[in-house]
Amino acid sequence: MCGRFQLSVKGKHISERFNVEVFDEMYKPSFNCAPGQNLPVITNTEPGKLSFFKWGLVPFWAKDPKIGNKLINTRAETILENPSFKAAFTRRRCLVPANGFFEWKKGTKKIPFRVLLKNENLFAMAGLWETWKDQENNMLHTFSIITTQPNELMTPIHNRMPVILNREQETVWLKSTNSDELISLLTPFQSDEMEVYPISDLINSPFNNSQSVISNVKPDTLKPPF
DNA sequence: CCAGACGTTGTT
DNA sequence: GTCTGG
DNA sequence: CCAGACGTTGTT
DNA sequence: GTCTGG
Repeated sequence: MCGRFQLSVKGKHISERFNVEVFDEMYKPSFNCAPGQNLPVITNTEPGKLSFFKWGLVPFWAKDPKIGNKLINTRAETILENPSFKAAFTRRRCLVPANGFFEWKKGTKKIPFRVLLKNENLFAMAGLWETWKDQENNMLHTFSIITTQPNELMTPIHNRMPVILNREQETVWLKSTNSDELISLLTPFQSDEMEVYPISDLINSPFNNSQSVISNVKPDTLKPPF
């Protein structure tokens, strides 16, 4: 799955890479982006700017916004069958910019890993967004990250991974209205363009947010199967 | 027809 | 809102 | 995802 | 164990 990620670059880089307007008073780099936080996304309806939405999708018909705590991810395989996601898939898609994401490998001890592109570039995860209104009509904007099967690199660590789009796919994801074409984007990213390394437990607490949370704890064991 | 659910992950 | 179950 | 809380009553 | 908050 994807329950934590990293977006620790300067606003200028996001602006250049995704061709969006970034307001520096809104954007703060983070080594530890966690569910429940307001985080930057690029929406299909306003693709020229960064929007700040809360991670954890609240469907517009929900009675209780707490459901968002559970909907931080959306399974690609069932996205069209799910009442919670169908409408958003059709009309409200977004990109979630990141320069790393984190997964925990289960074992006798739970070990966190950082996953990134080999070239250390920014990338975009595929997401859905929603607008929910409370009784006073106050709006709440939320999003969810789409997950798919793991690629070869991820398989030793976890049974899911976020959908990462390449540059051409990013445009399609925001602009297409063809369901088949959109669905065809939701596949595992190329393993040979990615890398992974183990990090310390510092990542576990969402309150830790410094460079140290992404420090490699075992420099000699960069390659799977560890 | 109405009522009630609507999710992912991992683990057992 | 939309689907499933009764 | 992980961390941390998880309750009621009445009184201050 | 299960839910909420970050």
